[in-house]
Amino acid sequence: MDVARLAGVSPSTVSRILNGTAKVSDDKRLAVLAAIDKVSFAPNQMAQGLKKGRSLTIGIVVQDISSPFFDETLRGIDDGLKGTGYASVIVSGHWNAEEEADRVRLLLARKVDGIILLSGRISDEAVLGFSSQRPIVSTGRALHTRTALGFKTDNEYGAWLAVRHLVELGHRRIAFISGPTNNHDADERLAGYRRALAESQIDIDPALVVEGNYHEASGMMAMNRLFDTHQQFTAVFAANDLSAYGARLALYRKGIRVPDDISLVGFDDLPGSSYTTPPLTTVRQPMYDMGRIATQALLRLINGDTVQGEIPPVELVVRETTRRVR
Amino acid sequence: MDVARLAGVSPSTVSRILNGTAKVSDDKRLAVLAAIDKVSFAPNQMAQGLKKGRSLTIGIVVQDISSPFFDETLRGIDDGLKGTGYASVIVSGHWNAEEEADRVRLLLARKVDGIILLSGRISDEAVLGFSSQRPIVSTGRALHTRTALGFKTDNEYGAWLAVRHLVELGHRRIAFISGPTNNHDADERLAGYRRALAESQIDIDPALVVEGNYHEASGMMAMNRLFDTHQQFTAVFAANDLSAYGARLALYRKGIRVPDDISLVGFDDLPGSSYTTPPLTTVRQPMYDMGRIATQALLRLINGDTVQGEIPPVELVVRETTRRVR
DNA sequence: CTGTTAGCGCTTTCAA
DNA sequence: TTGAAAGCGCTAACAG
Repeated sequence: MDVARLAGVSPSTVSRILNGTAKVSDDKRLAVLAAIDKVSFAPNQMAQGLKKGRSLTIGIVVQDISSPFFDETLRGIDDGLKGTGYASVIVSGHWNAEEEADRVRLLLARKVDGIILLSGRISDEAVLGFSSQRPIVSTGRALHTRTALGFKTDNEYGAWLAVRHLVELGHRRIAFISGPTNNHDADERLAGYRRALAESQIDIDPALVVEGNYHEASGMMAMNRLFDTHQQFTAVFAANDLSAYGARLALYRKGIRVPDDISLVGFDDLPGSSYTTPPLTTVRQPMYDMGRIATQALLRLINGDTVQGEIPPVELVVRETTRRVR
Repeated sequence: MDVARLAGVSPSTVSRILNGTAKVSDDKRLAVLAAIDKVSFAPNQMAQGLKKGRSLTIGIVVQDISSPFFDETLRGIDDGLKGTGYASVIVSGHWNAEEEADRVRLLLARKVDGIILLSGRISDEAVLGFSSQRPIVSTGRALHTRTALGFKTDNEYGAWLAVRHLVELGHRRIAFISGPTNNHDADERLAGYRRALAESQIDIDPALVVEGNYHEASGMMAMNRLFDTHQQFTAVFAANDLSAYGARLALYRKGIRVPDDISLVGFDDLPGSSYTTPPLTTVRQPMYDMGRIATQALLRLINGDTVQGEIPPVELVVRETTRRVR
């Protein structure tokens, strides 16, 4: 080590000072510190990692690097990592199980100390399998082993909240723009929609539920399909905010006022949803908190500590796209 | 190496097969491949990195992990990295030069092979300094050395485009919601606004330019300040889309129609801007392309190849928030 | 074509 | 309190 020579000590001594591993006499400490400063030395993390068996890096798997849906969660993770010395490498599974599994293997090869999986598409079994190599915490699943932990938001309840809100405002013809089929969350939101209607003795009209894929364009098209088939309705519940944005635009194009003519509610409460025109009534998922909590949990798993998976519940945020039916 | 024993060969042979470094007899190759498969072996990247002196990792410095402003660029980077074997560590400077410099040092200690700096706050000198350790490409600066490259979007021209568009629609009282003071890009956009007005012989009314900070809330407040001071205007140009969103909401609250009563134009063309109500006229920055191009350039710098820093120009995207003044 | 050897930069016994 | 030596997992030079 360069610094060691410069300070006239052995590499071990430098290491001891860097890590506070053992007592070192003050004169040597000073000399070493001076040398470190002089060369502006920073230990090679790869070498450290190789030796210590930990990389001080965690892996994060998202599905789309450029989606507002993941932004808040990433911020939560970032904050959760603050001051821990950990950094994160972020990879994307692109909503595809195969690719996602590949990414996880890639992270494992990079010797990340743990993995956070956001909206993963791989099976629980796959997660459990990977978790034998490194601890994993994942959103959207119910898991709880010594090395794998899941956090689940209650989609069914959230959807129920949204629809009940509309029902309470007097709406009875409520359209639903769903998420993609074969998506677990989407199924649950549909179930919540159904239950809320059933509880209010409102018949479910299949013609009123139209499929989307969580993107803006699909919300717009879904809305247009509703119009094209001449459906009657006074409110629409979109399975997520993005498709609500699309629906909103379709409404605007038709000259239909929100909320005066039609009420609209979304799901997620993306950062942008307080600044739509008008601000969107939606179901809030605590994404930031999830990121933070997941991170803290992962760090505990990495240390072999016990954890528990509790996150704040979803809640209805009433803004300005819903009103009493007249 | 475990695999080596299992296949009855030396570690070097395994390495050679993994890296294609030399000819290996077919029988041994098969045996090794089988062994690799059996143990599902993946080389330890930290060890590889330590040995080879490259980590196959690049560092990305953004200013805010959860801003739509960086999302598209990150996607461009992600795509640019696709198939290269590189992964990226993303850190945030939080719009703060000190913190940003710290992050860069952290990345350097992690032995990233290169760094992409987005909207950095540190000085060009600092960038140049760091670039002696690892190549750096940065947005928002004009740099061109063997290890540092800058890409600059023409903010002045973009702003000029926006304002000229409004002028051509007959607007003469055009308010400007600026970016934060002491921000280079923001200054340039202000300059473009001024030049466009000056070229059209329109006097610049200082009361019509009000300061924002690029966030939605500031756009809203700026708008309100304009109203509170009873300014007369028929159009407003916001220095970025986010503040345009805020301005839009302020307008909505006052019951002022866009674009019928007031025209609005933004800057950036965030993904969400095609789905605002109505869709926002704005100046498009080619963020995705910048990410992609920056990545390709960085990879070349890492290889010691020569590069050139060319990105597509900004362009006006006319959507539905502007109309001819009546 | 293949094995042996050395070493990347660090930490951690083990002695002294 | 400190240094010498070994080794983390891999690759590259050197023999053979």
